Amino acid sequence: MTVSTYHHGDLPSALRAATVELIAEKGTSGFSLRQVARQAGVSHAAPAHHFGDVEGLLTSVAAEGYGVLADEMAAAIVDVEGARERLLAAGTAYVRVALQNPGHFAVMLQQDIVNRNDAELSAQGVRAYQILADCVETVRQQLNPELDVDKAATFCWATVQGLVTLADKLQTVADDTETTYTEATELVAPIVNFMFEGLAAR
Amino acid sequence: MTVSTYHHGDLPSALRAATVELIAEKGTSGFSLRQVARQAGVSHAAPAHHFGDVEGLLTSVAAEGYGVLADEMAAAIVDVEGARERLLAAGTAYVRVALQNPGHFAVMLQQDIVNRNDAELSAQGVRAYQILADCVETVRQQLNPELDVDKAATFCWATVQGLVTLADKLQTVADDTETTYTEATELVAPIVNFMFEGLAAR
DNA sequence: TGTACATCAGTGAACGCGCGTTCACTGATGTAC
DNA sequence: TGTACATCAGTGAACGCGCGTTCACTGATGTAC
Repeated sequence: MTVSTYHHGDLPSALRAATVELIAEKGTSGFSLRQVARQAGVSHAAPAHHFGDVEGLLTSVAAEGYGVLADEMAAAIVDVEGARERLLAAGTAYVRVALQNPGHFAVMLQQDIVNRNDAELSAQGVRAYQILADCVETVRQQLNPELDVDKAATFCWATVQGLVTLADKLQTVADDTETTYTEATELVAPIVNFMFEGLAAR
Repeated sequence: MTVSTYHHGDLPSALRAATVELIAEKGTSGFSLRQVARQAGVSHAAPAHHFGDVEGLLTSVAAEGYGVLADEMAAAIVDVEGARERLLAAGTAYVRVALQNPGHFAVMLQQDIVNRNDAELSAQGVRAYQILADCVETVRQQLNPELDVDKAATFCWATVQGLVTLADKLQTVADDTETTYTEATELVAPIVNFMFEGLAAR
């Protein structure tokens, strides 16, 4: 049996992988369909068959990123019952996933390069948000019945997302990924703790 | 006296203004020196005389943004003495400046398009950070002597910055700038309040 | 006060390049009979 | 089981376009004398 390479097998996935690799390396600025095709080892016209244009590809990458984020956060809080512990687990997972998937997050955060109205993208984003909101609901039940869950969840989302953005900035100084990862990771616990206390105060 | 237009007068400022206008409108993706030159009404080779390349121009825009941010935050907390009030004033100013200067903030947040080592950029960034840290120090003095000011300031920065990022996302749904502005503004007070309680808890 | 000259800011034509898109094609796969 | 055919995935040449950069230039300004 000869291995055929004419048909790729799963080119969409390969293109998403090439995309996050390129973007993690060089940022979103100079990104192009031709580059990603080269990276994936296919002709430059191939990506159009699956994603239409660059916005389609990046939207798919963003949706994938939110999906991974939701999965990892869900896995992190399963079987965790204390309000503080649930929030810490979810927050830590958020930051970890972001630091481990810089290509995905660069696309997720830059809103002008994706189709914001894409159904899959919205669905995965909402799924991730719901997990955080679920942790906040635990805080309301266990500690602070008067908590406005919507506002509190937005607060939590803002805090962890802001921490990720700042972690990128810290990288400027550190210039060593390992160090940055450690530094940001060390910041997560105290910062999520501030966050938790903010929600628990009544 | 004839008004000469050959020499612009202050082309660097005009180019920065054209830059934030273009980026607020279309995002950073397709931005080019030729576009900004057209917007400013000069020939396409003129910007190079002042900024060298696109990175130089955007770095200057980012530094200007941090400068405005620092100025506005400083103005907002002058003569305010209570810890809670100072934090609220600074946080509100941060979000207001960000929403009023979307072009500047888009550049400030996308780290891969500016020269991170630029002296002016670093200086203005540090200046803005210091003001927030100063508010946190007030909290430490008035309410919680054991507060780790560095970590707490990072927490605050992350929270307000995250809120700005999320405000952009809310805009997706609203699609009406005025509404978004109001919504995000209404969120600031409760969220800064959570933040404050987090710092005050001991 | 006037003249000469150096310096600086902005012009516009020219260049080569990588881009997205189009299109006729070819190779592989799946289905009907 | 074998054959014919439709469908789909990927190719590679060609196109026009906007880009950054270069370069000789021109117009305005400032300074020396």
